[in-house]
Amino acid sequence: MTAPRTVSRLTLYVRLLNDLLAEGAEFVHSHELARRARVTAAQVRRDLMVLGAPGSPKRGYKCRRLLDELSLFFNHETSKPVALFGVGDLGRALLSYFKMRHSDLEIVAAFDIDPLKNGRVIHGCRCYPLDKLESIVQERGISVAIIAVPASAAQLIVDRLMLAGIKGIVNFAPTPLHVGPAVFLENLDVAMSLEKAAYFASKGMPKKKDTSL
Amino acid sequence: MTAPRTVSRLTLYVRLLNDLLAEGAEFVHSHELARRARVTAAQVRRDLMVLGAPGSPKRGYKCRRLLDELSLFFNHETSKPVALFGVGDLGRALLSYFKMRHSDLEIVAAFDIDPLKNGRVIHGCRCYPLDKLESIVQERGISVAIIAVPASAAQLIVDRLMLAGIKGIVNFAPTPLHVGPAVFLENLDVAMSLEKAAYFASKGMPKKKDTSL
DNA sequence: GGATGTGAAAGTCTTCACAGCG
DNA sequence: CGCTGTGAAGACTTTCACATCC
Repeated sequence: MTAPRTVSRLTLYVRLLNDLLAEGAEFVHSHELARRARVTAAQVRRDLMVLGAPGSPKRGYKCRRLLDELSLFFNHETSKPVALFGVGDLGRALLSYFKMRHSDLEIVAAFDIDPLKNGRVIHGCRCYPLDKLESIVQERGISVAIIAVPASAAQLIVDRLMLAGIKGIVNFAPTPLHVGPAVFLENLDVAMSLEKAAYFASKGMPKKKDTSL
Repeated sequence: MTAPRTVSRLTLYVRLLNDLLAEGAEFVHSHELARRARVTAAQVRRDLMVLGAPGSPKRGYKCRRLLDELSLFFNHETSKPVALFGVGDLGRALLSYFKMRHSDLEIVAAFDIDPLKNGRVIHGCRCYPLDKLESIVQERGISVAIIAVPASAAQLIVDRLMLAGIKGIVNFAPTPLHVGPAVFLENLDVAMSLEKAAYFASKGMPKKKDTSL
């Protein structure tokens, strides 16, 4: 099983490698990738080990080949439908962001409690009332959801999502969610991050300069 | 130096303890706090060690006392001005979110390249053009900034912020930022989190059910 | 010579387990 | 007894360092 941190960085390498290709680079050394990703070269080489893609001491890694291996690793090609819950400012920001990105991930349905949003199409994505949750998750084969509703509404939605068989959740609500053991949960708590930044801004840095990623 | 993960959880305990007080609880056991935070009781006790607040085997920890120690730890009381860069959907979401929250952190200035936003007040926060960056950061004594601009604009702003003496940055732009060694950087990369969730949703979970936080 | 690939070491973070107290 | 406080162990993660190859 590949380590979570490594998986995160691999998604970053995908972006950087696409940049490199666009710049016309055919090969890249671990040092160059490391410079762009703001990590060490050793880290890059360790991460790339899971791909099994060869690199030559002379030329480095072939960008195209790495991207192919990464496509396999992430099972790109098959697009993954995502559901969004909460179409406030944050929800709209996410819709427009993923609209732009060409990616295997696509937000195919948005849900909001506000009846005024029912049926509207925002950034190309249709809004549904919450009672359509189960039917749409099932029909569209959705296994990943984004929670962008107020904290008070989050757990109820998550409970329904779990019954509907969801497998991964990205949570923006500032509240700890309870999920079953087979569900992957990623919390993006803005208040927590800001407080942390403020704390280390006033006290000194935590040893090494790294964070999150 | 307190560990980053511990600092994150301590901010969470602040919220949970306020909930508990609001519910009329005077004392709380590590197990109850752990249940609400979705961590283990041992983790809670280990985290609380940095506060030096006593807990009694009989009653647990006194909520009021813990909050007082946490206030000291985070240097609450003194409010910390924060600058926001980028007033798109995401920026507006952040403004309305921090407007609501009663917190020591307050977004006191927003910056956007769009001249139409110049001078407007959004969710109680005034928008400025980017060329006011240095003067306002200095005048308001801002040491923490939020980057919510497109990836292409992020590094330039960060470079100027570092010259202006910024100490902490929360970055939403999907690009690795280069910061000096004395600057704390927290990356909240939505695309990365979603890709990670999708990956672990299709393969199985990474050993333990935890993530982020 | 300089880069890759990788055991082994060094950190960092979480959990265990148990002494000690109320 | 069950809970707190904490050394020690265990689990991740990153870095070191070096054999190996072009």
